[in-house]
Parts: sequence; C-alpha cells; structure tokens
Amino acid sequence: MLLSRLAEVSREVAATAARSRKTTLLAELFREAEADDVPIVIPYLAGRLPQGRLGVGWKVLSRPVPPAAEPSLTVREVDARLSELGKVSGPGSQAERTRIVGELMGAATEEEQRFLLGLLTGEVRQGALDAVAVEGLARATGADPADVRRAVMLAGSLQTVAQALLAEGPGALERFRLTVGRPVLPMLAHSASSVAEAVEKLGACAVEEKLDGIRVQVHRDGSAVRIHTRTLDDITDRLPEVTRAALGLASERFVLDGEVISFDADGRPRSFQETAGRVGSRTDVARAAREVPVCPVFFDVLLVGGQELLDLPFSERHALLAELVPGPMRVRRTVASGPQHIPEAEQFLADTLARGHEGVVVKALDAPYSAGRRGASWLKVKPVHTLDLVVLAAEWGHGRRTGRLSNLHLGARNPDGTFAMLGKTFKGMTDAMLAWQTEKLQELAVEDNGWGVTVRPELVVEIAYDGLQRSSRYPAGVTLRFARVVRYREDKRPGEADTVESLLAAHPEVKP
DNA sequence: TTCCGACAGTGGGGTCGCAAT
DNA sequence: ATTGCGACCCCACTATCGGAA
Repeated sequence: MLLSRLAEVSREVAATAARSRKTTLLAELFREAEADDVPIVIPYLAGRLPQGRLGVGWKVLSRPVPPAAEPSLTVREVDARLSELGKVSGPGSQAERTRIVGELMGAATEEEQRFLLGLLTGEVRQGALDAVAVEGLARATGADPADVRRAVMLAGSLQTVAQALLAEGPGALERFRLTVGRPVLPMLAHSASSVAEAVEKLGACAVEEKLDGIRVQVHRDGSAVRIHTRTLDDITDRLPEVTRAALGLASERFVLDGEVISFDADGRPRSFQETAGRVGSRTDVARAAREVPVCPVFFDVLLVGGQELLDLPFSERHALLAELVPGPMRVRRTVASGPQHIPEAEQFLADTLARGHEGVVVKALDAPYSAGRRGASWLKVKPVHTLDLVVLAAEWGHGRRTGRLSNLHLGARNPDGTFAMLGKTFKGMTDAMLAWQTEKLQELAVEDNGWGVTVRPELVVEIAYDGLQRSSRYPAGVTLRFARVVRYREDKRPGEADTVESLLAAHPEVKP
C-alpha cells in the first residue's frame, strides 16, 4: 500500500465528524491492505508507530525538506526506514537521525510529509483511534464488533488482532483468550463526586481504599513472574520485591491487578512522587529498592489456576482473591449492600483519608472485569480542594482551541501584594468560557509573548485541585495537582485571592 | 424524543535517563 | 557537571456521536 493512500484516508477521516463515516473509510482501507501492511497501517492510523517512540522530536523535524512531486513511498518502506532510525544510538546519533529523516521526507509528497510529521511528533489528530479502527475492522471482515473489541483488550494490542482477523477471518478471534504472561488492558474507573452518589448509582458494592501509587498487573506461571504497568509496559526488572511477593503466594498460576506503593517507617504512604521515582529507576535497582522499597497491594484477580475469571461478578472474583492473597497484601475495603450503608461507607472514606491515602473506589459487586474499558461499575471518589487564584498569563491553544487563549498561568498572593505562580491549567473550560476569556485576557494584556499574553493580575478564577505537591519549577516550591477551572469570580478583587501562606497551611504534610 | 455511555481532544506536573553542550 | 528532551507515570474535564431507554 502506498503511503499516499494512507495520508489521503487520514485527511478524509479528520475532515468528517460522523463516526459512522470514519468507520466506512477505515473499512475500505482495510479491505485494500495486504496482510503485511496491516501491522503498520493500524498504528499509523491511530497516530502511533509500531516501533514505539523513536527519539525524534522537533529538533530533528524542524528542518524543511523539498517534497517529492509524485507519490512513490510504500508504507512498508516507510516502516523499514523508521526501524532503521530506531536502531541509531550513541554519540552523534542525533545527526544520523536528522539525515535519515531528511531522506525520508525528501521522498514524500507534500501531503505525505504532513502525515509523517504528525506521526513522528505524535500529533495525528483525526478523531479516530483504536475504537473506530475496531469498528472498521469488524465492518471489513464481517466480525461482530463486540468480539473484536474483546479480543483487542485480551491481546492488549489492536495490531495483533487486526492481522489475524484480516488473514483468517472472524474465526481467528477465538484464539484471543486471557493468557498468563500476556498482559490485558486494565479496567478503569469513572469519577463520582461523593460516596453517597456512587453507592446510590451502583447498588450493592465494595468500597475500597485508593492508593496513590503505580497500577500493576502481575502474572505468574510457575517460577516466571512478569509485572506490567497500566499501558502494559514490562517493569518486572525494576520491582524485585514484587516478584518475590508473587512467588510467595500459594498458587503457581495467576493474574493479579493492583497497585504498588511505598510506605515510610510509620506505615504512612509516601508521596506519589517518591513511589513514581522509585518505579522509574532502572540503572541501580538494588539501591533504589533499599532506599524506597515498594509493596504490591492487590484488589482483583483475573485468573487463578486454570480458571479465567473475567466474566465472574466482582464478589466472586474477590472471594478467590482473598483465598490467594493474604490480607496485608490486599486493599482495605468495606462492603455496602445498599444505600442504608452509606454512613459506614462515608466513615470508611474518612478513615482512609486519615491514613494518608487518596480516596476510595466504589465497585459494583455484580460487575465483570471490563478489560480496557472505563466501565461505569467502578467509581472513584477523591476529596476536591478549591482556591481563588489570579490569572497571570495565558497561552494560545492548539487543535480545536486554535485562536483561543487556553492554558492559564495561575498565581497566589504573596504578603507584599505580588503573585507567585503555582502552575497552569487548561481544564474545565466550556467553549463559552474559552471565548470569553480570550476577549477578556486580551483586554488585560500587557505583553504579547508569541506563545500567549502576559496580563495585568486582575482576573480571579476559582480553581479545583486534588492536592499540593513539591515543585522545583515554581517559586513557592509547590504546585497544584490536577488543577482545573471551576468558574470565574468577577465578584472578587485580586486582593481577595488566596495566599501562598494559607495554601501551605492547608497542606502541612507538603514541605516546599 | 431524550438521555447517557464511550471517545477523542486538550494539555497539566514530576521523574528518570540519555545525548548534547 | 549541567541542560535539554523524550518517555512514562499520574490525571480532569468538555464536546460530540450514536445507540439505549
């Protein structure tokens, strides 16, 4: 298949809003593709590279190359060149990468160059990722979309399923079952604003503590243990203590879902930053493990012995989990069989927060494990803090926010009347708010920086956030976690904004 | 006909590790 | 040694489409 065909479809898909039309376009493309094209075409359409990231950024791509007049590149040629690119390493590698990219771009037409650029910078945005590709694949092969989706979740990869499906037809889907050693996409949670709301929505449910660590899926087959992250990266080598814990359990074969987290000497959870730093350490694992040991804490079991458990209700999966995993290695929980237990559930949340954890996840007891989905049967509840801060600057948005001032720089009041920047946010704004703030902030602008505007610090905005964390970037030594806009406070003067001092006082556990 | 679940898009901060300076 | 940058952890929220109710 020619790259030009792919680039053309990508442009058409981006140009239509209707998902049904996107599906049709992708189905046509899949029917034209040869078997060997599929493992390349599928990720390209989702804006990903089969090789993963290649270490090619704007530095390498910013040099313009004259385009070819006629399309000649095939997707397989492009893939081969990019594989070559991925292998380059060591001193002088950036120059070599620049050369290879230049050659590739020189062989591409203008439309192909645009597509490749988007691909290499991760900015292909056409409103069609895996979900639309799954629909398209089902349409192209006559398979049931639900079966295709399930196979993808269990394979942890769309490419694998696509290749088998296009080569062998719908019968190939049978092969994709949960297998020990092959990670599946983890089930995710939605948010709820209170425990009461969550319990009322779900009926009989478990209320479990939510630990602020790294999600892991642990597979054991005899003496072989593999540990995977939420995105299915293999981090086995970084967590020897988790491997030991898995080998210490009573069954030889299982797949567990949980979180790894580190605790301090008093048994309080360490900050997310500390746990994440530990899990990210690769060069001296032994030392990192001594300094910041982590514990696995499990909350679900997907397979044990020879039995696949995905379709069992959570209550039954949990009973099997409790047989396999001792209490200290499971999340704390309470069961609420209905709305009459809301007070106990609320008390459980309060206790969990007092122990230093993030919040709770409320899970329907009758729900199966929906791999890869943000199912409505898991609802997380975390406390939300709010502050009134002052807008110090705003950055121009991208994509559908082009031409709008989008990303706000937020400041808290210092004792001397100046403002200390605490971070940025682009979240929580409606289109109407974006339009309004674009006007308003341009009126307040004192400087046009190219990337946006600096403004007179007069506009007060109410910001919700999940907590404070240490920062080496911002002047107060702290920054907000997951800041988002709630509303503008035109009734407030900047002098009434919250102060750095009161913010620090509200989070005594965080030391700047 | 209305409602709501699923998706895509728009980026946030921190940390680690590699390459360049 | 320091700095820049990409990869990966954590993530919230709104708009939109299209099937469910």
